[in-house]
Amino acid sequence: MELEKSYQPSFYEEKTYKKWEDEKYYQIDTGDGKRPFSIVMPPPNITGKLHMGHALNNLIQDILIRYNKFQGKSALWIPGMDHAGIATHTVVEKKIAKEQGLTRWDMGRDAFVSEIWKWKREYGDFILKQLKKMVILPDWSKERFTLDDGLSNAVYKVFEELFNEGLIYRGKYMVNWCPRCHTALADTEVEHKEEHGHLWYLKYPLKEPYNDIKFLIVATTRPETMLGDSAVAVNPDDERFNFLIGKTLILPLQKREIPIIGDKMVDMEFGTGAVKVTPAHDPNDYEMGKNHNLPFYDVIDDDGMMTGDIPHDFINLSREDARILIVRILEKKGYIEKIEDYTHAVSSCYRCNTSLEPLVSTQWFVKMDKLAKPAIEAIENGDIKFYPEKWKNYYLNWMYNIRDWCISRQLWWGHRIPVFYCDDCDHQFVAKENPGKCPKCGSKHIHQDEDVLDTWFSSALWPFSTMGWPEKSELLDKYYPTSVIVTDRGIIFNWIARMIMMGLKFMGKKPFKDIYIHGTILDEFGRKMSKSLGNGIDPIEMVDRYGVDAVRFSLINLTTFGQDINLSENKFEMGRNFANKIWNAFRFIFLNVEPEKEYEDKFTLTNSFDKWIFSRFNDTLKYADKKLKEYNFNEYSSSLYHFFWNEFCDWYIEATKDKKEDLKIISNLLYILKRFLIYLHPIMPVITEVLYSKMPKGIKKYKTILDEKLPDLSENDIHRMHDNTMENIINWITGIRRARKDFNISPKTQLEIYIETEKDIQNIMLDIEGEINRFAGIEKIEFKPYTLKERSINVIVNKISATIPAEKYIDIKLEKSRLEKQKEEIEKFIMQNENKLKNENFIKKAPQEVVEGARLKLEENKEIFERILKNLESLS
RNA sequence: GGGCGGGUAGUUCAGUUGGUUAGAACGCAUGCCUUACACGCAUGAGGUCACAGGUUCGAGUCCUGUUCCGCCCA
Repeated sequence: MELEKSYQPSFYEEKTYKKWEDEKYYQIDTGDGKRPFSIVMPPPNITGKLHMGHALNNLIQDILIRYNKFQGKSALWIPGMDHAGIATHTVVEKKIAKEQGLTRWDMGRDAFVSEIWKWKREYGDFILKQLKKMVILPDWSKERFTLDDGLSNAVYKVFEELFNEGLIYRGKYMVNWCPRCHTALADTEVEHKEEHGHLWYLKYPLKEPYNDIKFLIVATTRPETMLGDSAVAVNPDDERFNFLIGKTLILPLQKREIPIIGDKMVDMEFGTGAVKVTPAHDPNDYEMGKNHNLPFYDVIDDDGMMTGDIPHDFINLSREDARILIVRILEKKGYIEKIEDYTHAVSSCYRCNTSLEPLVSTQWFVKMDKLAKPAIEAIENGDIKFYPEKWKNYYLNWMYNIRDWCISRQLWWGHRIPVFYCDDCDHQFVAKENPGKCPKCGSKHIHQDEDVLDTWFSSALWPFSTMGWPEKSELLDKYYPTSVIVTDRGIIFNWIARMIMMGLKFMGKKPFKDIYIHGTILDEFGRKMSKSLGNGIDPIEMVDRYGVDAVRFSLINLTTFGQDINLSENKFEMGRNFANKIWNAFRFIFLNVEPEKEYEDKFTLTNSFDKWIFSRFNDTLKYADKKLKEYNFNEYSSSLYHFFWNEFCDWYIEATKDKKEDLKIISNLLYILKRFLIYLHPIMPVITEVLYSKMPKGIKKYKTILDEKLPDLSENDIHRMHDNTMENIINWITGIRRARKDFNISPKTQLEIYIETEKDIQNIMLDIEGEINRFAGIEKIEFKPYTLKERSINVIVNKISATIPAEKYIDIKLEKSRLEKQKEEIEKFIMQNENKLKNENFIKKAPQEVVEGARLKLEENKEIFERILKNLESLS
């Protein structure tokens, strides 16, 4: 059979994926009687492009799914997408502003929402296409969207129950407000950034000077909020100021009288130790305002503009402009003591980056303490496990200090809050649809809450809402709880924590057993990939350039357990080269394979090379198995890589080259190839499927590799002693090649070699004499000491000592220095080990096998040392 | 300010519960188009394991401190 000279991924990828899709190989059969394994896909949102992080995330899940199918499990992977309230709002608002010059309010709620649905259809499809480019195989027949009827039903049900239990409440509190998105945000949706700003020291005059004190100086990073000040606070323990508590100050611009209050919350180290209090526009001041019954002055509105009972000049100025103007006026009037440079944390919207404004507004909240308790226990007692474990504390710390969750958003895209209000009797009630009249007073004047729920509210239900809850379903019975959730650390609070809480609350069972947190993909300098830096690497472009298997292999090979990944484009060459290597190994072997012939699917141990490769193969697969179960994906991939390239291709295939037509050898090669393909398939699905399909009869059992099972390794024994000897022989062959190179002996020159070694080694060497001769370019091996007078080259590796009569090649000086160098190294080693073995403590305290090992090693090296001395002598 | 992660070859990273003479890939050097593969083959060079102490018979690995980088929380 003939294959192309190099692997051309683009020729096979689409075809192969189409085959899987057309035959619906992805679809699970709930009634198959197999053990379940299940994953729900973290739903990508519909705003745009798939990035490298998505690629890695889905790739890991795909590997787990394919691997578990090979283990004979019923492996369900539910895909889907997220409506992403704020994010989608942002992109669609930008789009209509650009294309039509309209805001969402110009457009109106219904028109705007239908505009987003249009976007969803277009970009949802786009993302689907990109996911499919990664050739992942979730069960597409089970695809869900967070705004589907079924999922909306789940959202309603959860809201209703939490509301009835009093765990959802509405109230006026300070929230993080995004003036651009025009909505409240939950604490987890706030980003904190260090920003260089200033600290302004403002003088607030006392109404009546106290002794010599005419002013109190307060430091602030936000002078514009002074218009909303209702007090100045000092720490009651602060002897510089505490005697002023109860006195009155005059706010310079409005001439408003405000009190000086004492509060332990005040940090004496900050600024002057006296702080202005703006209860309506700062979270700390909000608390203080409540505790001291201070008036709340709203001076910044929903749009981030100045408002309220403030001097006329400031009305409708932006926060930024108001600051400039206030500072200018205060400076002019001498109310500014000084201005310092100051670095402080600024909070911004995680979707649009706008600076947030703390505002007091009426919002819906979920009470968290009761929900959090079992979710804390589940992690504490190990019922749910984090991989890597370090995230356990990260999660717990947040959960121990959890605050109530603000779930209302002033948006139009999402699940509308199912609460109705009666305009006549003020009754407030939960209903799925508008009942037409107030259930209490019968009035027809009722209206629904305008707001929608936080997107994460619906995402929190994802593990069971996607399986049909609140209806009963086969899926829930069989596949809930899911086996593992795979995600990035960025959404442990937003998503993981909430899924655990909701799962425990509504299913009475944890949503997943394991949480695997993979690393974040960074650029080659360790920076986050971002649009603004332009340092993103597009996975789709990489797939087009290197092939999907190459991208998958490279990514997974770089994914060390939970560590971040510094990625650059050339990393994908490794995967491409490996794919090509596999391709060519097959190509070579298939030269002697007839597709229609019945080969035996059997490995025959004929000589030592067979024994060695068989043992190495089984060793490798066992190791790979173990590593995958520990979520050590790179160990899985690199052990397969190393085996295939450095052992199978470099030595075994080479060893079989003179027996290419031997049926037993062909069977041996096919035996390893087939099992290797199955093991590699989860990582490199396309090339393995293509090559599997080319396998001859008798070897290939199914139409697709997907129907294969992992081979049973339990009965294959491993010959460790034999392996070690083979490794010594291989190292010795390398030694001969090195000597050849050192003395500039052409690879074509056939050498005559005298060998002294142990009987066991000699037997194995005799067993594979032909191969050794070919590998090392030897004409004849004599197993006896070299006694001729001729000058010789010496190659001593472990217990194999070789002498090559080489009068015509030898350069005495060179051979001398070679031996001297080796002698020095061994001398050093012998010294170290002798000292070690002289040390009584070492003998006493080290484990027996370590001491024994050191002794053996010492003996061996002493022998080598003696031999080198002898050889050096003969040279002089 | 608190917490977490990291500093190992020129570069990107592995390194299992402490135990032989610290590994890989890429890059580099030398020689090869050896009838599977130049996306390849053969051979090699390259490391004070961030720094300073400590525990131990033995430390890249454990402990303490210092320093630099990254992330998260306040």
